[in-house]
Amino acid sequence: MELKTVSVVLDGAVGSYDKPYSYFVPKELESKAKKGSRVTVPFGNGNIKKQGLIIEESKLEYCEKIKYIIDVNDNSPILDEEMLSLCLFMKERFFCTFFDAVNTILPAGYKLRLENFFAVNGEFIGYNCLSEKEKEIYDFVKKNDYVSQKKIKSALLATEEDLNELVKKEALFVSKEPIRRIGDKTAKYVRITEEDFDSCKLTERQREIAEAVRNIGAVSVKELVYFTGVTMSVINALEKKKIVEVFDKQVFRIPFKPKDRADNEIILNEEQQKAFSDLQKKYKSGKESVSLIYGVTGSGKTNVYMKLCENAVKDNKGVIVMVPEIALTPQMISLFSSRFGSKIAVLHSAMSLGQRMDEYSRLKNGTATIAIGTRSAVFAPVKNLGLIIIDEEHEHTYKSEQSPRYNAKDIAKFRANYNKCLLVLSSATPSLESYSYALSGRYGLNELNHRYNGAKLPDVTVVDMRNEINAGNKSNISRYLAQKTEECLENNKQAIILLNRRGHNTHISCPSCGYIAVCENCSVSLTYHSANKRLMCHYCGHSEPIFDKCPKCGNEYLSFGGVGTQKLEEELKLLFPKARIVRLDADSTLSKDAFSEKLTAFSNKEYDILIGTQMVAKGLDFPDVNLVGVVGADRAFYSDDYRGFERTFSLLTQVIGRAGRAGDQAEAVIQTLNTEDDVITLAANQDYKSFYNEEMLTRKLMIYPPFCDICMVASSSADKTLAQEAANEILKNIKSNTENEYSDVKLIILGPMPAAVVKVNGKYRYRMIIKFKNSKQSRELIRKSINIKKKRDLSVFVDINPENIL
DNA sequence: AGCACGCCGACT
DNA sequence: GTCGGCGTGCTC
Repeated sequence: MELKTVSVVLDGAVGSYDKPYSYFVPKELESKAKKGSRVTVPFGNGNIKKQGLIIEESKLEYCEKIKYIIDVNDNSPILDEEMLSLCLFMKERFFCTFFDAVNTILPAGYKLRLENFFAVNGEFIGYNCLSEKEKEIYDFVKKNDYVSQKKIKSALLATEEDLNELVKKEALFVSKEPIRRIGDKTAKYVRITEEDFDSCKLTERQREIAEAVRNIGAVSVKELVYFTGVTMSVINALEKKKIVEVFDKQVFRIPFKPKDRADNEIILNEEQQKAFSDLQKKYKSGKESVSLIYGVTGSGKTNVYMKLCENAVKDNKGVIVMVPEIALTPQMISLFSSRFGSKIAVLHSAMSLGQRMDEYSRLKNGTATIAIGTRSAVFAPVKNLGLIIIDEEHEHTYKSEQSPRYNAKDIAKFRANYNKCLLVLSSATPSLESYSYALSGRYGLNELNHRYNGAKLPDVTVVDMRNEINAGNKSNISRYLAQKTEECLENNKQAIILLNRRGHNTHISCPSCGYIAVCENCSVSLTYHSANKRLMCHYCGHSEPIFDKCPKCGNEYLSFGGVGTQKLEEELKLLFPKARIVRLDADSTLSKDAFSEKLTAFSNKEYDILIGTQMVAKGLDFPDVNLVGVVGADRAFYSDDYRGFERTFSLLTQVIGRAGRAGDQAEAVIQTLNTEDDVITLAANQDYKSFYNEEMLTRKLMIYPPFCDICMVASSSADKTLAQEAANEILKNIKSNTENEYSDVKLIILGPMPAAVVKVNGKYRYRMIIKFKNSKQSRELIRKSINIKKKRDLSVFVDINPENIL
């Protein structure tokens, strides 16, 4: 007899078990068991319940070996044909499991987790032999009938072992149920309720936290914990004493006032019009194409693709617009919502779960047709996809640094190909890879060489900081920059100062004994933060209070070297006491919306000077900014990576481009110890092409992308030798594989060697850099080679073209 | 991941 | 002899 059969891939299946398994479908589930729906199935000898996804429907003759599915968890398929093939693509490309891909595509609110539920065994007779604790649990379950593990744990402080013991004694039955994962992104915030706590009896830690909360205002619990190094227990204690309260905060409010509709036509200048016509032709062709818009900062690239969008909307086509940072979404949203109103849906990780699910379903049912968002927006379930736009395509944020280590550009290319549509990449400093593809004709290319509305690029002055030191200026702000800032303030204009290091001082040492403050979990030095008077590790988040004398020799004078944004802010405040200064870096933006609040305030001219790390350089459009200062321009920021030149050039070019966008002649001041470095001259002239030619020569000579692909194989373990041995074994495998089965795969292998920061969070990391041509065959070789014997506390991962080489 | 099977040493 | 530690192999 033939039965309905489904092929199911399983959640949590690793290695060679990440493949389809056949299951029969019971009669009553036949109509629900559709391709693309999630199911609960029994698996393995113990028939453990697992979550799976149906990828194929068929019919098979009955046989013993095949089990039946237990339930179908979705009323209608959650993934369509396109997304199912995308999952396969991701699995093959990014060395992840099929379900990793599924979970990446789905918005968090759709994710299901199997959780243990308990019920009492009515026939259980050994009640009197149970311990007090066990009796308590048993009674609780009996009273509540059918209750989740989570509930038992929180109500009774029961451990997993207690419950397992009871199941073993057959006092309880256990069963797994799929539940929606909730609350993982709802941010818990804490705020002060009793301002006047100075007389209260508090522990030292409690007082410290209470003061911090009083100073900062409302702060997310997660960030507070991160920032001060306390545990939840301190916050809980304060809540009990009614000094603070914990509340759920709406994580991200979209400034979604459906602005006055801009019905006016988008006026394009000649260059823009030319680019638009070319792209429009490609869009109309009904073929897959990728096209790059290279346009200098302030050339109005946005206008070009806004116009493209407008036409796509007229054709009833769907659009995805991607921006590199959450901070940039409000700007893009207000631009798009003024034109397309409620047709847009916003997707990014700082939104609440509910909001994201709403936006997701609005796209899925076709109410919204334009998806705007960060990296994950590339998976937006846009109907009838006709156009994908990646703004600031060179940004590293399009690459995921967690498994699956995908690059949104690759996903976008897949979708453009699947939907036979146009993908537009846009940047003032395109990645070398994109620009070289454009020159070779693999991508289309359109250039905008002039600023929009006749605005001029800023005049750039390079200041040699060695002269400042010789002249006795000990501050980090040169006399020239100080003078220009003064002028800028007098003219009621705004200034942006970039310093790509956060904290106060990045290097704390003892001049007497040579002691250096380093993290206890990581092999990096700690940064001093004046905001909380703590030493912090920027790798693992560890923090400790600053000591007043050397912990090693007791010397009272410590040396504070390496300036960060906090120190610079203090210096600026001293220099310009009247100026309103706002700092923007990962520390000042404790909550996500502080970020956009600060930017909005700056753009409303509530501040005069914006100082911050690289995040001040990105795609923001402030018409009144007339001065840009760069403190410590140095390509050594990125010295341990072959992209040092590219990144520094791009950062400097972008930040200089923030000035003078409204037409006034603006000014940029670059302070450096390295005036000879051409990266500064090139960026000062916004000379992308010379930069490109120069860097391509080096890349070709040294064999780096785009002349090859890079595959990083990393192993990590708390046991140093384990990580090292794993790396060596993988190297051995690769070598033997290239000698035998894969003799036509050409590889250049560097390493294995310790990562630049060998220890992070107590784990030692080793890496191997493989230069190769990324192809199906070479990936297969890597996949086979990393398949080493699994050991506990050893993790191995592969990252193709990683953005951060360890 | 988690369960069974099977081989070896330790203990009643 | 039997119990249990853990290395190995398999999961429709």
